[in-house]
Amino acid sequence: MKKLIDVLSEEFKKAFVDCGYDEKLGKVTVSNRPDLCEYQCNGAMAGAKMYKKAPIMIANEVLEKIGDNDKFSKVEAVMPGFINITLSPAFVSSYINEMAADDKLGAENIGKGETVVVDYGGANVAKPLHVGHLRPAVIGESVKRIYKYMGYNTIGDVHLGDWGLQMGLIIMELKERQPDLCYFDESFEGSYPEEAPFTIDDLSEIYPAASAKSKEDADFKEAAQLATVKIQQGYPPYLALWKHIMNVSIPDLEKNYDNLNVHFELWKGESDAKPYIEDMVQNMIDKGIAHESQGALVVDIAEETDKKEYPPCIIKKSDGASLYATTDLATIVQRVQDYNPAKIVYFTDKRQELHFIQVFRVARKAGIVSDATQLSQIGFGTMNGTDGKPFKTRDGGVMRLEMLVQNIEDAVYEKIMANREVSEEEARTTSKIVGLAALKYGDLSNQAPKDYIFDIDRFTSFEGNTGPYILYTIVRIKSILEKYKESGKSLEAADVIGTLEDAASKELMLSLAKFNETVEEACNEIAPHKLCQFIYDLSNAFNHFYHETKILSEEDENKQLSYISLLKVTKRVLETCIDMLGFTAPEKM
RNA sequence: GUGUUCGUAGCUCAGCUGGAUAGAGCAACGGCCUUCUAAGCCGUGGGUCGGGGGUUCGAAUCCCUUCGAGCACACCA
Repeated sequence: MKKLIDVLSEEFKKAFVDCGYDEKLGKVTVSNRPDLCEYQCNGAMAGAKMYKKAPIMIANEVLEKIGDNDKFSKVEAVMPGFINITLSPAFVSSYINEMAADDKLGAENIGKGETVVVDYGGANVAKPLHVGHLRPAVIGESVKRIYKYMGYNTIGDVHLGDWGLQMGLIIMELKERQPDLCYFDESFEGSYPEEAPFTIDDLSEIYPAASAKSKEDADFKEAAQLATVKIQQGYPPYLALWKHIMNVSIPDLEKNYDNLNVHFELWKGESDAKPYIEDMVQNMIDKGIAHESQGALVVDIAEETDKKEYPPCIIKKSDGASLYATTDLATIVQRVQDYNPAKIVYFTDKRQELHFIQVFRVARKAGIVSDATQLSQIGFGTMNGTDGKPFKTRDGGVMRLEMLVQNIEDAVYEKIMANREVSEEEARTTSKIVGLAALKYGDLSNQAPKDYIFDIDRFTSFEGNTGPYILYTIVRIKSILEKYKESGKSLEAADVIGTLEDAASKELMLSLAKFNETVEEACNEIAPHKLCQFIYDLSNAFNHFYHETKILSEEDENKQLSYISLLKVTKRVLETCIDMLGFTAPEKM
């Protein structure tokens, strides 16, 4: 279904062409002066220079051609040459009706079944999820859902950090703490125990300790590096420990991601890239792309147009170990082979930008991906506390994601119990749903690449532009529709919106009409915050309508049917959007 | 040092492929519950869009410069 903005632009483009002007001047945009009009066209001013004519004259000529058109109730030219457009209520209703009749609510299938791999977990095994994992998970999940809605075949990959130095660090730390374990006995010949010699809580303490130690103790670091190489080479006792670490970590990660309503199609990790590494590296050597430098194997990635010098990408360390870039490249090999994706999108910290520039350039240079495959990275800013410094808990530690989710749920629970008369059980269920919405919306409504202030108080306050406000709007609609049904009337019968002349209805419909355009934009720009802005505007329009309009007590039956139909589309649009954002609405709140 | 991102109301942020009077939310203040959920609605105050220059009929938006902040810059991930 055509976007409203395009329908309008077509009318004006035709008129500009009929007057002998360039077609592109007919572009119509949403009005930035809602007090004057709903849409506007500024082409006359842009054309003034081209045709050496006063803009207002051009505007008037175009208006002449537009003439009487039942799409518009008013079109006027004002100084210096703006064309102000007001749509006719009948046309607006018909557009919304057409939208309601479409199962995609008017969104076009821009994905056409092409595959997009979304890489957005970034969790490391052996480390519990902390607040820093929130953004990639939440935004990645949302973007994946937006792609899916727009007709792409989507594959979300958690892409665990399970193959790097942190594994060696953990093993060495474990060796220091429990040297008697059979894994460290070189003469041990039996089979290794099924049970891991540690729990998830142990691991979450071991890793930071080991990481800190490696920064001070060069010998320890070297030992860990050696251990990492050994794992990668398949040294049995270390591999056995590695499996334990995986087995302990993954269920914990799954549980946490589940809690966030974040679900991955693939639970691959860096280790899964291993089978592809050798051939890939050999291929790069054969092609003469990779060469030895200071003992390491590197690929030069500098290009003539570069403004700065890019260091070469290291493929193999001088000790033969693979690194981040190696596994990322091999993962691309695997993804191309298995899915032939049109796009691969990475969600990571923005500090990794250079790394991805390197990886993408090597991937192109080595022919791992064709030019048709689009590679992009969305880098996140740092999450800061209210003091503007990187976020820490009160005691200076890293806050676990679990804890954060729990805090927010509790805050919502308190609020429900204080304001509403519901059972504790119901309040608990609702607070889970509302809390998640608060958390996710708070995150999604900010632009991804900027640093952002993480303020628990703000997340737990539910006024204004927040997830709970959106949910509240949906719940209000549900409540009216429920009451309408209880009065013995059929909801199914309400499926056409008649012409509604009042300002609040029109405002609501104009807001609804921007759905297809907004989703497409959010998809193309990988910008879920645009969807947040849209549903916030839509919710405002609805709440305004709600206060202006008596729905259940409306005596004119046709009018009431139109209202109910309008409510149904609004609810559908809002629910579709929050689904794309990755949360849901309760029945009551 | 080089590169890069950014600087918008007291706070948190939109707006940035140039358009009319720069928008929200929070905080402050004032109204609105015998009427479909007041987690709501309506209103008031608050800004030389970091500074300076330029391009343009027109700049928060594009270019240059300057100040300030974050981040990255070959064997971590």
